[in-house]
Amino acid sequence: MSRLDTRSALLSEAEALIRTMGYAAFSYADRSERVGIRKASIHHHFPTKESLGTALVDSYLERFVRELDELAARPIDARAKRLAYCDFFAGSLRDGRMPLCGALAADAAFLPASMQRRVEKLFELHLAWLEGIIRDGAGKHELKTAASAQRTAMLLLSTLQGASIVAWALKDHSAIKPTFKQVLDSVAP
Amino acid sequence: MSRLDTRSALLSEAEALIRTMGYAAFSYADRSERVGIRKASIHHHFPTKESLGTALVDSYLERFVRELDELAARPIDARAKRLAYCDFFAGSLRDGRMPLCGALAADAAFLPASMQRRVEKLFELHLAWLEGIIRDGAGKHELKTAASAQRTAMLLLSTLQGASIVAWALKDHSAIKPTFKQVLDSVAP
DNA sequence: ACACACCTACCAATTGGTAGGTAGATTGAG
DNA sequence: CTCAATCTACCTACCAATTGGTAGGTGTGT
Repeated sequence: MSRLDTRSALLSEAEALIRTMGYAAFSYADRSERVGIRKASIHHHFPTKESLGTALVDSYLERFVRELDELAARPIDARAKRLAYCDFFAGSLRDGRMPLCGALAADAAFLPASMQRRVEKLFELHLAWLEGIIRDGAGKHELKTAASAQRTAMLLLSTLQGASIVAWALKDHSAIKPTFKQVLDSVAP
Repeated sequence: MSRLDTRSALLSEAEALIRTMGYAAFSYADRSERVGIRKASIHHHFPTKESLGTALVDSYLERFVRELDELAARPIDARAKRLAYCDFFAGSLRDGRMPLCGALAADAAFLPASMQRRVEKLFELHLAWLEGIIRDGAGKHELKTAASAQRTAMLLLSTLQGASIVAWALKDHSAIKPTFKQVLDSVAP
């Protein structure tokens, strides 16, 4: 297999493992088996576990930035944009996966420093995007909030993040969209 | 040391480990060192790791039920009760701990079935309490919600849970209380 | 005498990681 | 074009450390 194929297969298997079983289950043995490669060969692509972890978050970050940019550019109003954003969370749960940031955040203290920084970045990206959408929507009079765009972004992110976790633990993701719609309508209609 | 002393020391150390480092870091070696007992002696009190885990959640559940009952019985209005409830989360973060349910929920798929069930119970307890407070408050005209008490309870729990996780990952817990106040005022004033 | 709390000394399995080798593709000099 | 040199992707066979757990003993209080 070509270098890039194996590399990205390793990354996507690692991501799947982290998002279904948590960072703890993210072990070399599990991955090698799924990718069809010997455990030791993983080191050919990623010298250490940490390097695989950071590469994983980096590639996720890059992908996610692109998706958020595309979403922000779409010719729909602020409410529709936020509902589409909500679908990132609802969709991944539907596929049996935690949102990556949530899966990593819980084990944050356990992660190497290089990964902790990236997890922070991931959250800051979410917050900045939401804040931008809210500010923009308020400018166009598509919505109005009592609190600042910053605070409201924090609230929306928290609710989605929490709804994902509760849904994950209760193995019932039917509540996540109504919950988000409710907070959206109440807080930033 | 008496049986009960050692037992509860083991439980509280285990709880501290889970809530600071996640379930992954919850190992026999760490605990024995902190409690001042040899690793093997832990098995005298808890035959398996799973039995320690379930005992831990059980004791937490029991304690938490009592605290919530006391809080519900206090002669304050629904808003004050919910703010006090919020302090469970804010307070534990201030002490450098995740809420137990959040710490366990992320690794839920990785946990033994007996623990998964208890984590579900923990969330259901939260939801039932909040729902009761909201229903009661609505009956006394202390608050009014657009959505059902059940939905609103889900929303409040999600927001708190998520705010805890975001705060934990960003190592900044200053936002959790304003976030909760904001959602409270908007959704169930 | 006996139960209790705890000990030392093990165990197999698994963790992330290393050393060194091999088969096949790519390259470059004659 | 040829043939050796090098690079590539992967392999087997290890390693020390750590995991949860067991067997059997020791001292102390009742």
